Amino acid sequence: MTAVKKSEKITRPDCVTSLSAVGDAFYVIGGKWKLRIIIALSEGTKRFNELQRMVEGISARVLSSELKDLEMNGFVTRNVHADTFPVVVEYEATGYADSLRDVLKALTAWGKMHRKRIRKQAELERQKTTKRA
Amino acid sequence: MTAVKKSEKITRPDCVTSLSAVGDAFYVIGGKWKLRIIIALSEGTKRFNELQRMVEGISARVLSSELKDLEMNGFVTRNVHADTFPVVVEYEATGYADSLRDVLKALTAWGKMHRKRIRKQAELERQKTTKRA
DNA sequence: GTTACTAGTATACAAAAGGTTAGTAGTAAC
DNA sequence: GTTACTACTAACCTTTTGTATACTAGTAAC
Repeated sequence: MTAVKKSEKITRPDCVTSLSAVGDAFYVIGGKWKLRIIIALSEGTKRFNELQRMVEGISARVLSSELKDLEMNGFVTRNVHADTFPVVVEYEATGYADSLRDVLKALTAWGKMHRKRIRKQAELERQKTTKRA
Repeated sequence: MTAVKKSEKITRPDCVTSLSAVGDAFYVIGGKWKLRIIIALSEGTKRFNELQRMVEGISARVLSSELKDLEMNGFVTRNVHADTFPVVVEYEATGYADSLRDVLKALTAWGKMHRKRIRKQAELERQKTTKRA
């Protein structure tokens, strides 16, 4: 099992600060899709349909409204190439989106760890059930 | 303005991994309240009403259902002191909740930074408006 | 001429999340 | 005896989020 240092307690003022800071953060990047769209764009600029294919499960309507939010909050820019053939629109992550790097790194690492743990638990469940049967 | 390194691009496989890892993470700790409850408990054990006072804006109904979720997923334990007066219930963060430390640190730091940025923007807006008037 | 691709929007509806209000039992302070 | 505290829960309502389908215009492959 992964070694986890046992709870060093946090002071009350730190806790209150953290509460409101995380509240502020979730106000703009909370929700099911925003961070995932930012991750998809961290690989490079993408067109609307490319994004929709990459971010699994998102509908055009939701992607469209999420992109508007992200643009409004300065995480994404929308570039229209009107000169080209069908009219191509490219979405690009801004420098401000890059400021989320540490958050994304931590969240990605935790997500990987969590998935492993869940798999291990499911494994144990399966073994118990098999023995019982 | 805070210096932010301009987008080092991320490789496609990293991006796909990150997308699903963050998806997994948000499946259990996404939503408006879960991380905030965990932060409140990182300061030490808390009773139900204490938690509700600390996590501003949460209703009893939502706090109750969030705590059940968190307990089910191993982030929180529920300790009932049946011997005492009104029957006190204490909630405690587990070691698994502690594994979120880096996520919370990154998110807290980003939230603080973001709030500063927003305040700066509002300031500029205000100045422009004053000049116009 | 039918189909498909571009990047969406409109409409209608369903589901999920969250908020509001009121109420439970038991004690104890005013 | 009324109020308040303990830790919730039920019922109901609103808001947010998401789904499905159809549609736009312009081109180009079949």
